[in-house]
Amino acid sequence: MRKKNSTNWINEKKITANCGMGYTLNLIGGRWKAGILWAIVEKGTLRFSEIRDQLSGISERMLAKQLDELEEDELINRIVYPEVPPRVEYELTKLGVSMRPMLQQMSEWGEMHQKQTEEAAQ
Amino acid sequence: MRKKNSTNWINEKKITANCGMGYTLNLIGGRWKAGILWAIVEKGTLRFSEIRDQLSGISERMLAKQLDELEEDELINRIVYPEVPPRVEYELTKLGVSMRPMLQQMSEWGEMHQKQTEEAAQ
DNA sequence: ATAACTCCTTACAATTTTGTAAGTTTTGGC
DNA sequence: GCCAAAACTTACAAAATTGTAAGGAGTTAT
Repeated sequence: MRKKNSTNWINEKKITANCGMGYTLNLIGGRWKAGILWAIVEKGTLRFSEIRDQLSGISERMLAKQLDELEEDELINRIVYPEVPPRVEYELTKLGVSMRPMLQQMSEWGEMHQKQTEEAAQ
Repeated sequence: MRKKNSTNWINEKKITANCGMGYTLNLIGGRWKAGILWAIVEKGTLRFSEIRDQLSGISERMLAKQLDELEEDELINRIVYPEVPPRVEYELTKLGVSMRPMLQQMSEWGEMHQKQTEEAAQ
């Protein structure tokens, strides 16, 4: 998957290591993670299929991957109910919860700027 | 460059359009932008070469590209001094400045979590 | 016996991002 | 004339991310 000797990888490490923002972006960057996190923040707990249906456009492969990474980074917990058919729920960890104000500010800034840009475009 | 009919592109648009956070991440995401912005925030104004030297690892091609995009998104201003050899300075726009608290929070959260993770790893 | 359900996996392909190396431009100093 | 300086461009290549399509496991409903 990832080549640990590519400049690409080295640069990522460097940035993640000495810049708080780089670190943050590494965790929540990419196309889907912010949305997933945001959905879970709002509802408290969500099943795989619920997230999939909420983020229109995401494929199951992508969702599974993103969830894996978020779990790996300890931002969410994965709770498996041994039922058939299976049920799996995702919730924020303590660390995930601690992101909430930051996520909110990012979301709000985005909405504000978005609105301004739309107005300016008219 | 970008295929406007790829699912990839459509998904990006979708997310950017209906989620403030997606919008925000679209502007400051990626490997370099946050660092560039942060450097400019700290110093007020920076030359191309100063940014290049500050972000160890970035190539000139990457820096030029990122600066282009940041300018396009109206987060920074590009000021050209018609001298030889040329001098170009970059500063935040009003919009760029408005990101400051958000960037700060992202940076702080990152530093905090980073520290915690390091401690936990020992 | 077959289908259905949920939450994934796998193999593969397309797209996008990132990086490398080498120019280019303009003018002034040697 | 030749080189240097700063800020890019260009052509190319590597790597990473994202997407498509299909399958699988294990039980219960039909």
